[in-house]
Amino acid sequence: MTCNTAEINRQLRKSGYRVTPQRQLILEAVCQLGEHVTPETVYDHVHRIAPTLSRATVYRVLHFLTEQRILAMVLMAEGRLAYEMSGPEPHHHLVCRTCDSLLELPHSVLQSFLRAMDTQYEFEIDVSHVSIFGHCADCRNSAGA
Amino acid sequence: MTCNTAEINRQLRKSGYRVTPQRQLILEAVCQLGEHVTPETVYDHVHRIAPTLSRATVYRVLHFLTEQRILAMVLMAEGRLAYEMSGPEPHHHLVCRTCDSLLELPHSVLQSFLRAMDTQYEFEIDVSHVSIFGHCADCRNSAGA
DNA sequence: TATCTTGTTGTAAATTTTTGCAACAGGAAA
DNA sequence: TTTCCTGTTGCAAAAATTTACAACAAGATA
Repeated sequence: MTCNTAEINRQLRKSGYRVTPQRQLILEAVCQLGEHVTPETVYDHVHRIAPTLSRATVYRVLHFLTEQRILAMVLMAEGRLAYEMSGPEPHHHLVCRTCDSLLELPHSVLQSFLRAMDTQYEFEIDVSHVSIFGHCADCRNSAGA
Repeated sequence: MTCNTAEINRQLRKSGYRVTPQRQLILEAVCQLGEHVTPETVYDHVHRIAPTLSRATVYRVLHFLTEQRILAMVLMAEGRLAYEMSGPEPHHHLVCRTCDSLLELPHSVLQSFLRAMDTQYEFEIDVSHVSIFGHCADCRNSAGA
């Protein structure tokens, strides 16, 4: 995932928000750490670079960047939260409740469903990320469920 | 939602688990409190009846009853967790990220999508409850998004 | 009913996440 | 470059959630 800092900074300033070193560090961290990074992972990473950067700020910035649609919130098993860059091409996860594994679900698979929700329910699904819970093939077989 | 205690107790004992007063109280609480009850709400309720019942037990029992498919975990806005009885007729929620409101989504609407996931991805979606996040009609209009 | 096995609970501490508030610092404007 | 407004941060405390462990108790068995 590319992390177009210049463009993002412009967007933030335009909306009246500020570009701080903390926000830049945290954004970079999520960008580098990959697909579903937890607040604690982010904290560990940035704290090594900026020891005074606090946990509270990590939580606040992750939340803030999610509101700005720059990050996307990812729901993992058991309701645990993670974050990742909100790319232009959204993708989604099938989350196995048994083994916690994530299966990628292409956006196209959801398209018709999204459209139906929009027209029938006037509900605009937040496609930056959708998580659906269940049980993957491996766990279904081994559990004999 | 009916709370068939006798049947549930039988099921638990059959699986080698125990039926304790704490579990019964917590289950009754969720049953009475309705559709998306938080751990704190449950604690407040049962603590009035059994003051020694601890928060830890509330969390453990909610988690346990969810594993047993007696309760269903409901994901609210911002990743907050709630629980409700896992009825024989599952229903689902469209969760508005802006105003936190819940819109009921009949199970039938999901049917074809579920079947497609099952056959194409060998992934069995946990239909006890599905939460999908987005923005409801009211918020879409007022926000002018 | 008494006994025994082991699943459960309460307590307290650890962890994780949120929040109030005073000090700080972006960045627009002069 | 200096000033000023107000958005942000760090700190510390509060709140929410999880975990280790010893004491307890459900319920099967005799």
